[in-house]
Amino acid sequence: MPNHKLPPTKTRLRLSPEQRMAEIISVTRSLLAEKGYQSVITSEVADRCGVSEGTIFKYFGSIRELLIRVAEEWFEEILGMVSSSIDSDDHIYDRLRQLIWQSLSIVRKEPSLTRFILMELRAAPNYREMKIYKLNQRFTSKINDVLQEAIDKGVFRDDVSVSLLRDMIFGCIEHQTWIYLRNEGDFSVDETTDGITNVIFRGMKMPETVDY
Amino acid sequence: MPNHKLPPTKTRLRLSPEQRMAEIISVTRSLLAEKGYQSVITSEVADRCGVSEGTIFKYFGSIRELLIRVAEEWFEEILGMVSSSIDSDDHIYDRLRQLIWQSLSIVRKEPSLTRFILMELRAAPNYREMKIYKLNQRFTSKINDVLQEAIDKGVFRDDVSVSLLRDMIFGCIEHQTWIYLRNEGDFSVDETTDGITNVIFRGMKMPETVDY
Amino acid sequence: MPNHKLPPTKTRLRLSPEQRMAEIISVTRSLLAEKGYQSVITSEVADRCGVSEGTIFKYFGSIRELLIRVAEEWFEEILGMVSSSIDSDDHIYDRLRQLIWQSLSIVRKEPSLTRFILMELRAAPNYREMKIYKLNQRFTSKINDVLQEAIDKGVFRDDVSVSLLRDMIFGCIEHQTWIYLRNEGDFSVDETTDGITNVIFRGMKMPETVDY
Amino acid sequence: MPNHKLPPTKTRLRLSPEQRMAEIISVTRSLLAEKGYQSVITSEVADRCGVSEGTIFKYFGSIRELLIRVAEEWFEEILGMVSSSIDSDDHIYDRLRQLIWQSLSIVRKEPSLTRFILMELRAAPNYREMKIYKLNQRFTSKINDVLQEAIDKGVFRDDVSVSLLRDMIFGCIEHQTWIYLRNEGDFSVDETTDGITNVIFRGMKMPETVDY
DNA sequence: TATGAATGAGTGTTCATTCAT
DNA sequence: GATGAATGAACACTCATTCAT
Repeated sequence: MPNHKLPPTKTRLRLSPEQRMAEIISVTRSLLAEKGYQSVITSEVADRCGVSEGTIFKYFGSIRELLIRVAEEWFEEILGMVSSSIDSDDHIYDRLRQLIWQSLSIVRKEPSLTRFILMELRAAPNYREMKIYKLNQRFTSKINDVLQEAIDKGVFRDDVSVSLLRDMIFGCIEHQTWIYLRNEGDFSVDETTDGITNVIFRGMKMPETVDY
Repeated sequence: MPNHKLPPTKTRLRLSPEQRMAEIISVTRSLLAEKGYQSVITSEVADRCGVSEGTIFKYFGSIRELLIRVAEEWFEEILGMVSSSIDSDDHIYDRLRQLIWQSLSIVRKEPSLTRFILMELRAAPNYREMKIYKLNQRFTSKINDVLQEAIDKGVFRDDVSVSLLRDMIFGCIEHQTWIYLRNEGDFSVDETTDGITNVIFRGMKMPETVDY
Repeated sequence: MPNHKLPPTKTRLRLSPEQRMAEIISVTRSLLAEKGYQSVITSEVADRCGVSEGTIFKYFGSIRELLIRVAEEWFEEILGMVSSSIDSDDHIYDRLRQLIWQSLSIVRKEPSLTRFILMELRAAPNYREMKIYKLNQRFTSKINDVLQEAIDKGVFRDDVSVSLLRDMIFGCIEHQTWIYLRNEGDFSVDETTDGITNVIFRGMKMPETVDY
Repeated sequence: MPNHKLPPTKTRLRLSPEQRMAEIISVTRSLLAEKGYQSVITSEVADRCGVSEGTIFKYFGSIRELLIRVAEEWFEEILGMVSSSIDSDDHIYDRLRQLIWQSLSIVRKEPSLTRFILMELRAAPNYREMKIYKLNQRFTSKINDVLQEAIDKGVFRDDVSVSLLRDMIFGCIEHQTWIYLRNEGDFSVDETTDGITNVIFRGMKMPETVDY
C-alpha cells in the first residue's frame, strides 16, 4: 500500500476512450515521423496530448506497446489501400511496376514508421508472433508472389533467388528514402519506379523472350 | 590505531597520448562491434582500457565524438584496402563484381559499424561537414565511377541514373545484412555478389552488346 | 454521416448499498487471499466487482479502510466459529489443545489475512483504537483465560507468565505458517498441535499433578 | 546515445569508496531499523547521506542489493559475537539458555533487520544461493544442534520434532519483539529467556530424568 | 595530468484518489 | 448516486559529463 498523500488538482479535458486513444496514437505517429522511434518519449507524448503521463499508461501498457499499435494501425491502413489496387490479370511487368510504385510511395510517406518496423520490431524475439509480422508478410508476399510466378512461368531466369530480388527492390527503396530524409536530394517516385522495374525485369527475363 | 592510508599499489601502464588514444579507439571499436552503438557506454570503455572515465573525456570531448573517430579510422582502413585491390584494366563487369564483393564483405564483417554510420551519422544535420561524409563519398564514388564509365562507353544503357543503380546495389547489401544481423538467415557473399552483379549487368547492358 | 453516440448497452446489476458493500468486501477478501495485501489494487477490486474505481471510494474512504473492513469481518466470522466450539467443561489440556488446533487451522486457511493483520495493522500507530484490536483481544483472551485458569487452579506452575506462554504458542504457529507460505515445507495441523500442546503442558504442569 | 544536456553543478564532499559505501550501508541500516524495509527509499537514503541518488547506484546495483548487503554485514557482525561465546562443555540446559538469550538480544536490538531477512529474503526464489542463507544456517544450526544432541543423548524425548521446537523458540522471540516494537509492552530479556528455556526443557526432558 | 567520486536531468512506470459528467 | 477519465506524486534506475584532488 504505497502512501499517496496529495490528490490531483488540475482537471483536464475529458475525452471518450476511443477519442483519447486515437489522439495518443495520432500524436505518437507524428512524433515518430518527426524524430524517429528512438526519441519517442512518454513525457512528450503526454505533453502534446495535453494529458499527464499516467494517462498514456491507462491506455497502453508501455511506450513500446503504443509504438506497436501505431505501426499496426498504419500498416493496416496501407494494406487496405494496396490490396484494392492490384489487378491480377495484368502482365507481370505491370504488376511488378505497380507494387514497386506503391512501396516507394508508402516508404516515402512514412519513412520513420517503416524504419521502426524494419529495425526495431523485426529484431524482437517474439516478432513472428506479432500481428505486425502477419501484416508485413501479407505485404511482402505480394512482391514475392509476382517474382515467383515470373520464374515459374519461365518469364524470369531462375539463377537469382526471389529473396535477393526482393532485397534489391526494397533495399533500393529504403536507400532512396534515407537520402531523401537527410535532405541530400529528392527523388521522383515515377522515375525510380521505372528504373528499378526495368533493371530487374531486363536483368531477369529469359534471353529468348525476345520482345525488345 | 590511526587509519593510515596505504599508497595506491596499482601501477597503471603509462602510455603516450597517441598510444592511449589508439587504445581507446580500438577498445571502443570492439565494443561497438559486439553490442552496437546504442550500447557503447563510457564506463565500459574506460573499464576495458583500464583508465578512468575522465580520461575518455580528456581525449574525446564526448562519447559521440569518440564513436565518430572510431568510424573514421575504420573507414580509412577499409578504403586503403579497397583502393589497392581494384585493377582499372579489368573489364567493367569484373570491376563492378569486385566492388560489390568488397562491400558485402565489409558490411558483413563489421555490421555494427556500418549501422552506426548508416543510421546515426548519416542522419546528423551536419553530416555533410563531417569527415566521414568525405570518406564515404570516396568509397561510393568508386562504384559511381565504374557505373558512369559503363554508360559513357556505351556498355550500359543510359535510361537509369547512376545513383539509382548505386542505391539498388547498396540497398540490397544492407537489406541482406539486416536479415543476417537479426539471425533470420545467413547469406553467401559470393552468391549474393553474383546475383546483384548479374541483375545489374544484364539489366543495364546495351542490347547489341552481345557477349553472353 | 454524423457520429451518433450509441447509448450504453451495459446494464449493470443494480445492487443495494449493503449488497454492493458485501460484494466489494468479498471480492477483496479473495484477492487478499490470492496475492497478499501488498498486491490488492483498486482497479482490480473494481474490475472483479464489475463496478468503477470511484465506487470503491464511495463505500470505503481508502483502500486501507477497505482492507481493514475485510479483516474485521473475517475476524468476526472466525470468532463466531471458535466461541461456539469450546466446551468449558473440558479438561484444561483438551481446551488448550482445542484452541491451538483452531488457531493453526485458521492461520493455515487464511495466511494472507493473518499476515495483513500481523504485519500491517498491528504495526499501525493507532492499532489500539482499532476495532480489530478488540477482536484480536477477544480471540487471544480465550487462550489467556485457559492458561490463567490453569495457573490459578494449580494445574500449571506460576513461574512463567501467561503472556510468554501465549507468545510461544502463537509465535510458533506463525513461524510454521511462514515456512509453509514460502513453500519450504508443509506442516500437519494435528502433529503441530500435539507438539505445541505437549511441550507447553508438560513444561508447565505442577510436578505433583500426576495424571498422565 | 541519450542526450544529456546539462552538466552537474553542485559539488559535494568526496569520500573514498570504502567510506562512502560504509556510510550508505550505515544510513540504510538506520533507515531500515526506523521504518522497515518496505519504506527504504532511494531518495531518502541519498538525502541522508548528502549525496545524489545516482551515487547509491554507483555502489549498489539496486536498492535490494543494498539492503542485502546491510543484512549480510549485520549478520556477520552478530555471528562473530555469538560464535565466540558458546562453551560446548556446558550442560545442555545452559547452552540452550545461552542461545535463547543471545537470540532474544539480537532480535530485540535489530527487529527490522530480522524481519527483512525472515520475510523478504527467505521468500526470494534464489534464497538458497544467497550468502545470507549460509549465514542464517550457521546461526540456526547452533540451536538445531543443541536440540538434536539433547534428543540423541536421551536427555529430551523424541516425540516433538527439532524444527517445531525451534519454531516455538524463535516464534516466541519474534512475537515478544513485535509487542515490544508496537510499544504494547516491554519485556525482560532475562525473564523471557528463563521462561522459554524452562518450558522447553521441562516440556521435553525424559520423565525418568528426575532432578527436580 | 589523470583520476574517479559525484552529479542530476531524464525515463518508464505505478496506482490511490478525485471530480466533472 | 455512480462513473471512469484523468491526475500527479512517487519510485527505481541510467549514464554522459564534470571538477576537486
